[in-house]
Amino acid sequence: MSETPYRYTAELADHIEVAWQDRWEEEGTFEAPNPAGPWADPTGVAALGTKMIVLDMFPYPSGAGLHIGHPLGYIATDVYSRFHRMLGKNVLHALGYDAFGLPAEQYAVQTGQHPRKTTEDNIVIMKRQLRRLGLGFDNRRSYATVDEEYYRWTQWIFVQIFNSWYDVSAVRPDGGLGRARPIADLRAELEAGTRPVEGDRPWAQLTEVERAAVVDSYRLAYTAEAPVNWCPGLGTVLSNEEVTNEGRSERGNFPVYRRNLRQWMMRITAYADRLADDLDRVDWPEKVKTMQRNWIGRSSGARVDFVAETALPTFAPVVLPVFTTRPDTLFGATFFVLAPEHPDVPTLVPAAWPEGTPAAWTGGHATPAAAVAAYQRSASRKSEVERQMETKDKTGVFTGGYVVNPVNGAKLPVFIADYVLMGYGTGAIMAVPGGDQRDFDFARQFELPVVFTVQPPPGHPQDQAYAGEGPAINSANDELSLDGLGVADAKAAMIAWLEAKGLGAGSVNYKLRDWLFSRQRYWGEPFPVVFDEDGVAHAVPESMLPVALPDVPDYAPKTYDPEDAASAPEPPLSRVPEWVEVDLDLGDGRGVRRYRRETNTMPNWAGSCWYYLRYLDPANHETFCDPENERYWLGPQAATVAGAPAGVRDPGGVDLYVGGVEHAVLHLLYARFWHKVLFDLGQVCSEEPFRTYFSQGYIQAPAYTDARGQYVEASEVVEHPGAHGQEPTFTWNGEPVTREFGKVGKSLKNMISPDDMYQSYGADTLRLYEMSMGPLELSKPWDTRSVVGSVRFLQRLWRNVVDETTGECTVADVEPDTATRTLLHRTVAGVREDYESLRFNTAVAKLIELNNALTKLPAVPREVVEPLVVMLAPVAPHIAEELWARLGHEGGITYVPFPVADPAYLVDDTVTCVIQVKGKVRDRVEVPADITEADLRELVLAREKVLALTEAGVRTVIVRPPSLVNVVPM
RNA sequence: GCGGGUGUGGUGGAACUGGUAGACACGCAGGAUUUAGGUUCCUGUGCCUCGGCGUGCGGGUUCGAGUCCCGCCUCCCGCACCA
Repeated sequence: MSETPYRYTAELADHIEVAWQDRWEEEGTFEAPNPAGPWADPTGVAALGTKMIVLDMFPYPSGAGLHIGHPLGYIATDVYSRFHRMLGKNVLHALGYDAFGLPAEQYAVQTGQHPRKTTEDNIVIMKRQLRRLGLGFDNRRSYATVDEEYYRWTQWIFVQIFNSWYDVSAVRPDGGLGRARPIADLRAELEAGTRPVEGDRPWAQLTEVERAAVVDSYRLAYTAEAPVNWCPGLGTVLSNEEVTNEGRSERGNFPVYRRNLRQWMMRITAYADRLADDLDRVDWPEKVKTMQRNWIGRSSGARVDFVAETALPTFAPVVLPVFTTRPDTLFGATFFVLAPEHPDVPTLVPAAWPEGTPAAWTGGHATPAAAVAAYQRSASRKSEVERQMETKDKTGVFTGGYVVNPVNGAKLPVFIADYVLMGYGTGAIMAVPGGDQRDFDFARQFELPVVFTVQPPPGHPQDQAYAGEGPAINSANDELSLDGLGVADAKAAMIAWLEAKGLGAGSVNYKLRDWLFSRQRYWGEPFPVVFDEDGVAHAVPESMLPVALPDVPDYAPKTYDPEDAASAPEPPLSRVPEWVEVDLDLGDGRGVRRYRRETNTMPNWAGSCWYYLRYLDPANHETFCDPENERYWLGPQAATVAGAPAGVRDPGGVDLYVGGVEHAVLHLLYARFWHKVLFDLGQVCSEEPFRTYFSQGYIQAPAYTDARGQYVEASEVVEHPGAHGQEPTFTWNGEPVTREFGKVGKSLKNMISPDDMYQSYGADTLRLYEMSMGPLELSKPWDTRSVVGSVRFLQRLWRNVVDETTGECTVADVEPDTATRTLLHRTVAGVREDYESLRFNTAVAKLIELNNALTKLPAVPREVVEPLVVMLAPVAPHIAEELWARLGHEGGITYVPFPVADPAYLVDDTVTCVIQVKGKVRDRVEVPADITEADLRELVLAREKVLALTEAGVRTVIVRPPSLVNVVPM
């Protein structure tokens, strides 16, 4: 038997922690009352203060288990949530599982088990690991995206989107233009003729199939035959967001090819403006806002129509519109470029080269057709990487055709070149070498004329375009003169002229493309869509949801040689004919008919697009979320976030969302889009899902490489301290190895599991260490050795309350001295502020200081240690609960009010005044806090050290009572 | 190339609106307790020649600069022929 059986050891911590975790679970400590829905508890809501919803990024239940980096964000949100419970708020903090998707399916294929089995097993493991960390989630609100009751509503939301269209002229509640409306409204307008049908035949003359096609072309979820990212190595298509700049899949790093395939698309582009504008109303890191703005890529300018001199006989002239951000430079357009894949290229190509075509323009080919074909072939063979390698060298070839510059009638030669991208703007540009460096480079290559339309400043280099500010030159025709105008005025004048002449219009262009929403995968939500004999898509009626994912004999996708660009996707669901072919009565009056189910599945982003809404009302079987619950938890707040423009309305949304920056574009953009559609349809009253978003840093861990550059098992590496001031060295099996820092995981062989940490130290120590490593937003290196600092603190605190030998509470009911009491109140004030602003590292430092001060006292005063325990509770809840109980309190610490500082103690009676001479600290003196400027000045000037340093006399004295005096000698 | 961030002891990091640089912790050194060990306790610890020097580098503003201004550099992240 040890002499100190009540010592705070790992064993004792384990015992305490598990006991409190059991009690929290039994008592439902973290269950937050809802105002409405199946759990309606208005009394419970009224008993608490304001609401606070805290959100973590939706985790994927990995088969490898957690490492110490995973819980960082969860611990931070748990500390924040627990702090706010102590402020009396109704705090909702829940965690579910994003269990559909590619990684789950790949893991299942690897292990030869059904993905449902592997994901469910993984969830059990992850839940156990998270529970052991003492995370205070409302466990009633947990679910997984693979639950039928959850994806039923994912499908339901899809149906809402499918049954909507974007009316650009509809007025929103905020007065803006454009919102989603039910497709039934559109059909009524088309039938009534108040909305004309595109094309030459009116609605009444169309067949039902044709009418369906018209309506489908408006839907927010639609199928389209479009160039998509086909990834043979994964056997599926991918969204633009899932393809890297190198033209490979983000997952797996397989080559991705552009293929024309019929796929489901989401009309996210309809929301481009709102997605960009509404970033002003949320409190997010500027970096993430910038990333989203760049991805949306809004730029304003003008559309200008160029008429082609076509080679082929046509009835109507071929019009080639371009998008330009610099319509003011139109007079400087000296040539015209199309993307190699531009569909109008063939209409421009004549049988023979025009008279006087320079040899350099022909690419050495005898005819334009041959030159164009050859260039198109070589361009299509080039990968994205190769295209980027040669950004400086412009290539291209003359088509033999011309267009007319609408401002001056000039005949501009038309080239095709791969520096013009089919995917942006119209795939055609007017080339202004005087104002655009890329055009300038091309012009030099092909000896094309350069006209400056903005006066460059003196000394502007001859071999460069000028894109800056300046007066317009060379820009006049009979009706219009821009000469002398600044760039902004010239743009406006040109746009006005183009619009008046019907040659173009001001316009806004976006980089954002519609969202490719279907995957040829098994492990995803089935689309709630069936096709009739005519191939027309119908939404499955609500009463038939969910469309359950059937069991299939083989859930592995058909993958191909990663380089086999000509292969075609084959969805696993298409191998289950008895599921695909169904007889249904859709309730549309057509009776029972034979339908074919959609065999694609949704991407894994679907489930994470609305999961935060389901936390609000997870047991609701009538709707995805009771509107009253949504209004309570997410509704717009009275005050806008800091930095929002004056006069805007608060968008609402979760009060704090913490997560890594890797989802800055994908998930955060998709979820915002769905939320805005639901807002337009009146399903939610908040306009944004995430009002405040905090981007956390990562925990990095040391990894070691041997002489061959191979990673070695980090836990087996021995450190040898360096000589004074020298770097330490490391060996593995006696061989020297090199240390680096990188992400934790199998690939770097530096896995550190939270299980090991709480076995060696306890969960409270792990939580405390992770919170005190540094600012949450920074990436920090893990150092297992440093963890002892955190456990020592908890041990010192424990000893301040509990006798290690007898287990008795040693706290004394004595008056603390003034210094201790002052320190307490300062700590309270500081820790409150730190918790509020997520500065957990400095909060912990302040708690350690207070505890260290108590250690030095002959007896620990209850009046000080009790608030210390309460303040520690958010970070180290188990030890705080235990000490709180040992201090004689019942009922748990979770809802004990957070201490409030007495302002009287925040001001000292006496202050250490710093005495500087010429800005350097030379002396210090204790002075009354309320000392007057004159008294302080007199006191300081009489100090011995000051007199010694100011023998030549005093020039000035700066007095900042009571803390600082600076004497400037002659 | 464009945009954003970062740079402080041997290490992770503190420092509110310009006002005692290095809180807190690791490590290290010395000591204590212990048969021993350390996940124990105490003390010390920015650097160098007691007077100085010190917040990436060079200037500037100020009585006073890690903090403000100008010019560079480093590393990290994002975007990248976006018309």
